[in-house]
Amino acid sequence: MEPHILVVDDDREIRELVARHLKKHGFKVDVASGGAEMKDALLRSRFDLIVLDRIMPGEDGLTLCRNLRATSNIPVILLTLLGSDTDRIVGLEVGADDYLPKPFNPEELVARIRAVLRRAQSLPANKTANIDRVLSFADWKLDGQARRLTSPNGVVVTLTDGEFELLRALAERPGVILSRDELLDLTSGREPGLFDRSVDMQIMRLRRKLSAHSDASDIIKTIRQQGYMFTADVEEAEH
Amino acid sequence: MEPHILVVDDDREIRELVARHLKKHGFKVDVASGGAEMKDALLRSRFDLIVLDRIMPGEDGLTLCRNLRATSNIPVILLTLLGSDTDRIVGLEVGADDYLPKPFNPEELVARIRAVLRRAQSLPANKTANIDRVLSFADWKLDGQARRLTSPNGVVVTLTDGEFELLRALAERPGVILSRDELLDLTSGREPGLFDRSVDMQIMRLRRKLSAHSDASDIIKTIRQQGYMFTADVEEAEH
DNA sequence: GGCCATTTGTTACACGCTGTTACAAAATGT
DNA sequence: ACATTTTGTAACAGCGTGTAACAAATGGCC
Repeated sequence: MEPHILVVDDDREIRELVARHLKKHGFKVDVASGGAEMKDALLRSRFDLIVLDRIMPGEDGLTLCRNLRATSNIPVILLTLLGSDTDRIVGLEVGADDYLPKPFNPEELVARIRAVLRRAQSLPANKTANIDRVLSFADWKLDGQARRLTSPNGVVVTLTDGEFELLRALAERPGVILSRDELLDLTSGREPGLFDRSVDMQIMRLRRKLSAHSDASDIIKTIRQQGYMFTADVEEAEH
Repeated sequence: MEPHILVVDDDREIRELVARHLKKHGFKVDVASGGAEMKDALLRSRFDLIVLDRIMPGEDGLTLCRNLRATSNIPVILLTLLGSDTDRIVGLEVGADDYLPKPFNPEELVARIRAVLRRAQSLPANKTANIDRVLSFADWKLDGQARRLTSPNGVVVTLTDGEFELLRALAERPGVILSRDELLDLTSGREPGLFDRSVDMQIMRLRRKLSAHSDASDIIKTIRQQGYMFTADVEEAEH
């Protein structure tokens, strides 16, 4: 599957230019104009890499990069306006995987993206998602490494792979309304068919298994016309 | 332990300068003047990173880098004399983890080394390093040197070569989903046939032997449409 | 080389997971 | 209340995976 890349830059022209160029080279590209849009995009899709402008009004690229590193290991390439040595050093120290001084050769950006992706592929954790962890909600426990769901009274509920991916996608984003298309992308990466009800189907099967072991079938809420939402509070837990 | 770095450059002055500077920053440093010395050093020590001059008489830095990539995944930083775009691109495409145009600020070299090392730490162990390790998981022990598997209650389980290679490939990458093609490549290096089920077969035989001596048959999980994943926690152990 | 034992890959089939289709139930607008 | 749209649910079909039986490859051993 083609790598999915998020381009974050306040300059609309650069954004579009970079996006077009990357698409031409076979990447799937989304854009964001700043920190807020970036965070939203991260909630709704899984990205393989982020191209981040170092200097932006409001939240700075460096700050965004540092925050990113706290919760995930998505590779980041920084675009820095100045080519000064100190600037580069700060960029790397803040956790960026690479940087590129503006103005840059678009071909080199592609080469660097490829290089970073090649390395990132062998990373232990999930490519884009956060490091595998154990999530707990309403006395349930979902173990990301063992791919196991444990009910409030300690029973291990066997989930199929599809059900597991769906539950994880939801539980990692409590309080966020996710459309069926977004859920499909997050769970399988598949493009939706015209009358695709597969997500509904999996939601139903998941709810059935959840409500069989506790009476909290409304953990996953249906928002009509929009999608589904995970309503329970989620915490990271220990094994 | 301090990172061990190999500096390869034909210019004695640069070599010593860089070596001194890196030592001052707490690295353990060896030097080599060319391809021959580099290969010798690699046989005798384990390095965490190699700083490689792109242009050298005799074997070129690029060639050395490509050869390195064939047998190990030690991180490489290329020093290029020219700052031309094409030169940089070639460097990255050949498998270098980063490059630095000469003349460079020694502080920036240190920053880049730190950045590359930080990433490399989360990588699965170097190909050169995993030869003689003993891995332990769920009270099992897998001796990489003796190629022997010991069950939780001390029984030595005889594995065929294929089973051993497969189990090692998995156990070295806990929590990582490995596709059948990747597993085939890791274990035998063979190209997959069109309807190749050989990995499935080996997985089954491996599971059978594992579950015959403990009831943890789900150590190797199937992820439908994607491959297999080793779910147990793995630690390096002594014999 | 030929013969045996062992390992490894192929084929065939059963089973379970997943998406599709069809229809019922619920929600929404008039 | 009615029509329309959206979601829940059941039944079914397609397909990927587990498993067994068999064939091919490999490696001693004489």
